[in-house]
Amino acid sequence: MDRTASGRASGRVTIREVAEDAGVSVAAVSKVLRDAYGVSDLMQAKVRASMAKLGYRPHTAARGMRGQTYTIGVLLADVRNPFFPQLIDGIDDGLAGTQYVPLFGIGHGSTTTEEAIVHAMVDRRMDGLIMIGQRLTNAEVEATAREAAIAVIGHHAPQATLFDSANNDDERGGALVVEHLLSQGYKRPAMITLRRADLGQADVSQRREAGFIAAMRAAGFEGSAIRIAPAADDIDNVTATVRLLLEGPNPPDAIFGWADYYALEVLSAVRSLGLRVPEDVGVIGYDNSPPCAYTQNDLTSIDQSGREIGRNAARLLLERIAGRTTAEHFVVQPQVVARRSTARRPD
Amino acid sequence: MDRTASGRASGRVTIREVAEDAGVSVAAVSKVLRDAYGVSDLMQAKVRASMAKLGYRPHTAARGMRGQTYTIGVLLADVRNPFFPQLIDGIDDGLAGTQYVPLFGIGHGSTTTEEAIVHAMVDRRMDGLIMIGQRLTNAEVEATAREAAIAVIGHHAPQATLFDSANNDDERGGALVVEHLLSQGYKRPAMITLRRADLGQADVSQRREAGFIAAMRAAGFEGSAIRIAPAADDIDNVTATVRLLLEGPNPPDAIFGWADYYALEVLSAVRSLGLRVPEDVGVIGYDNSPPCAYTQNDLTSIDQSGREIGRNAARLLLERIAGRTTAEHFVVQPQVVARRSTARRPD
DNA sequence: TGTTCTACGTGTATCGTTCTACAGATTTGT
DNA sequence: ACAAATCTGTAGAACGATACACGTAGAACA
Repeated sequence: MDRTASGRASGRVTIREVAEDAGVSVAAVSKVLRDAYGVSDLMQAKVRASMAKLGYRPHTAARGMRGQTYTIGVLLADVRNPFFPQLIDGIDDGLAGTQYVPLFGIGHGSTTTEEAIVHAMVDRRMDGLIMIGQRLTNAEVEATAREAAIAVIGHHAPQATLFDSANNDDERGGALVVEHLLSQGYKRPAMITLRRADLGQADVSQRREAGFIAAMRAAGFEGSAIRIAPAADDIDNVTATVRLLLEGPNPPDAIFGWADYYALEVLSAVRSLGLRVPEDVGVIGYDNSPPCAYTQNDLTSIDQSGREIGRNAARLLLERIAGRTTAEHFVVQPQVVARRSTARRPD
Repeated sequence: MDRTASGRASGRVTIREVAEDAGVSVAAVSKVLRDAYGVSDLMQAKVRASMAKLGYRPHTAARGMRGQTYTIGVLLADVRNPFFPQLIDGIDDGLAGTQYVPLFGIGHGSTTTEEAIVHAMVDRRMDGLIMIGQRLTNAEVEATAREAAIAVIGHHAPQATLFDSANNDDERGGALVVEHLLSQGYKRPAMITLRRADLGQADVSQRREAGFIAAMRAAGFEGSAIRIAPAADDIDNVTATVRLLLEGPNPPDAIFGWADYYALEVLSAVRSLGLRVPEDVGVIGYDNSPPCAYTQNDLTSIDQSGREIGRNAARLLLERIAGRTTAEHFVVQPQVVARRSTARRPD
């Protein structure tokens, strides 16, 4: 629209114009921008004044050509999981006060889509990636880690060296579930878990299963008395699985949905069968996401301090971008948040 | 790590190397990349083969220096609203088969954050922006529209010429609510609406209010019999507002939560007061988002075909990027989806 | 006084694309 | 058969930052 002072035809103010206005070199302005070494207070002030006056904002694509883009890519495995917002809040906390901006890609639970998003982020020269609940294997994550700094959330890789991770202790969480259910007087707990591409030990749901199984064993359960039912990642399948469990022989008297968004569907399925929660069947989730607190759900859950996890993932990523090359793996301890859905003994 | 054929030290394949490998000029490869004019089938094939062979992926930052970035920025006003995923699915539909990648920014309900995100997207040379439920004024959106193509969702601006929009007819939807409640035998409907920065006619909640009021008038209600209670955008405030309504004089026998995520909180609040839904109080939401279908919610809602809206927003944006300069405003008609939460007469 | 540091600034090649201008080859029209 | 038009492909200058390699001035030291 309008021409700039230097006569170019462009709506945008460039570093050159700032330099002209401040009466310094382009390189000097660049230094101020990056708080690089070798800038006097006087120059700092002059340049900042010119930037403010002209309304200068650096052109990120141009920065990306040689330096950083100050962009963090966040891969969100899916956008319907009510737990993720807490993590995002934490990431925002961790990035607050820095120049870094988080931009999100949404995976919709598909590995192909996740790969495409990761590529898109790398192609856009993002300085670092945070992956939340992704379905990529360790090898795939490591391949990407060679192109950008990476921190993963909801993926256990304690031995990984090329990237960092932030998690809660899912194995402990799975055990907490059993302990809580038994302490409430439930006799036959079952777990509904996620069936997805085999991620092995890295998989959050498998860690929870492991903890569940170990605690059941410790309590004296054995063999087929330890029931773990896999359900695909969609609501109809969860409902069908619950029905199968409850209408089959020797039905469970409590069901652990591996994550809240599963447990909320379990709740729905149980009630649609005309059974009462918590009297006939106890239901417990994992994540302690906001819907748990609604009166109509009143769902007992395991809190994993999502905000704390998000904050630490961001911190670790920034450290790695700053140059750390050794890996760090943050783990927080989960806690039971008891609500009515498992209150068999009136409280 | 490894050196490329042309001897540079970089892990990335560049357009230059593709050109060398295919035995054509750099410009030719660029043309293939953009399906630009003047490329023979033979060359097309040669170049594509080399790209595949070398695993070439264009460097988006570099593209952004002169041309497009093939990136669509999506501003998500908040990530907790269970309706938005439908819109996102629609956007994905609309972008499928194109080179465009959607990247999301999350506003957390703050105008300042939204502005920062929009700036970040423009600075990153994104080709177009889709804004979902944003709180920016028409003037602010128009200012941005001079720097990038824009389509808004959940923001009514039928007279805007600088940007496109996709919406459902919220005024009609507000009227549908009243018609449905009265037809179910409710006598004193009230609405809980969102109180936020004054966006005037553009605001979705205000359009729904307008429809609600008009339909109430048409049904013979007047003055203080038309109750609209504003609540701030957080759960405690919604609960307090519901309590005020139901424990005050002349309590309503049905409550319309302006959006599902409010209505779910209304449901929670009503039940926490020991009242039965739908017998004592009917509850109705807006959006027909997935949680409505859970047995424990069984929430009547107004469906606004979110996927369709998202798809059209993407379509309009792509058209605008391709050069259209006149505005288009897509509107779809809403529909009642009746569930138990308003089933006063047994069905 | 001369030498060596250190702090501060500058000049400019460079990143990987796109795009304009144009040249050569081929086809079309008469 | 010759000019005009069309089609393919090329060369090389941008785009707006960063970062390297320097230059310079003043301070510190002997």
